[in-house]
Amino acid sequence: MEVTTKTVCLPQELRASTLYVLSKLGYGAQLQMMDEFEKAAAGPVDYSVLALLDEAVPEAQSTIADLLKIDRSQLVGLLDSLEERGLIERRRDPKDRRRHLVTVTPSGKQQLARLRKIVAQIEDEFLAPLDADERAQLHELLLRVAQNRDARFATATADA
Amino acid sequence: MEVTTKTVCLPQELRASTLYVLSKLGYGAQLQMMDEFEKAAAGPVDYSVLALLDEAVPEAQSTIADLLKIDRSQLVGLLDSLEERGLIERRRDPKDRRRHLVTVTPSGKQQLARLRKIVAQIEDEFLAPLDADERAQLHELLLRVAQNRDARFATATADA
DNA sequence: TATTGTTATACTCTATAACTATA
DNA sequence: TATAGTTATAGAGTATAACAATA
Repeated sequence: MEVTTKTVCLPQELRASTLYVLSKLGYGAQLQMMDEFEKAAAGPVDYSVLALLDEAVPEAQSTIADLLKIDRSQLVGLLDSLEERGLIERRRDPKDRRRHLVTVTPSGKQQLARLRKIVAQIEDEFLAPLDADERAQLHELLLRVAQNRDARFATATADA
Repeated sequence: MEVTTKTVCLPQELRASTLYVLSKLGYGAQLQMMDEFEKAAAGPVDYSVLALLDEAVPEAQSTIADLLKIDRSQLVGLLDSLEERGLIERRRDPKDRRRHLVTVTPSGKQQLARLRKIVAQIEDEFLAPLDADERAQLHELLLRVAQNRDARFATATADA
């Protein structure tokens, strides 16, 4: 057997590309979250759906879909799962009987608290090499880039 | 029609999560690169494979697969495509006839130059809201996180 | 006619495992 | 027996389009 200590790392060109590092890192973060969610018997979007419903008035499914960029037809099954586990409720909007208004249940709020802890722990491990200041810096930079690309990340302007 | 100016942005909780912003942003970066590559009639991994081969001595397919975290069986088709377009060459390693050594062709180097321009332009648009200092900061922070998670991002230590 | 939620279909990825030729 | 590359198969995931109820 030949000892091949050759190329053990990525080419300089890729390491030097912010876009490349960002995309790989983001994908890694996604995978790790999905993995931990699965271990906790939670669906891949449970956290974001519950977090959304926790902050807002009852939402129509189409609103949730648009906000989280999930296809409407796909969201149906995801909400079915959440509903079967008693974490959300669907009821018809009396003002427009085509709509289903979705709300979190008390049980859903408990689950959200659990998922928050999981996400916080992953994030802490993920950002381990950075101190508090650096984490804040990173977050600020990422958020500015995100806001520039996607209006959904815009800081809420007190409206109405 | 009712004017529903309600929730137009993501919940504060998700915007406040570095992990969430990073994962969405990284996925967005990935999609945009794939999209532009497709427009340029290039495969999704053409850039990374060519960049890798450009910096290194002829590589075995298994090395490429490990380095880019692509499954070996999946890499076959991707290399087939690159080879059919005359961008890379495969030849058997005389020292171990099981192996295929892969190299870039002159035509492949030209294509790499084209793809570099595309990636650079996407990156520039992507990081538009940041000035040069901030871009450098972001890159450094991301790279440190990446290096902590994945040895492939380690800075090359002059070896042999 | 347009829209909400839903279902069904087809298509693409991906992951796994089997196969060959070499070692 | 183990490994490099290849091929084949199955399962998951995704995108698209059709559908029923309501506006």
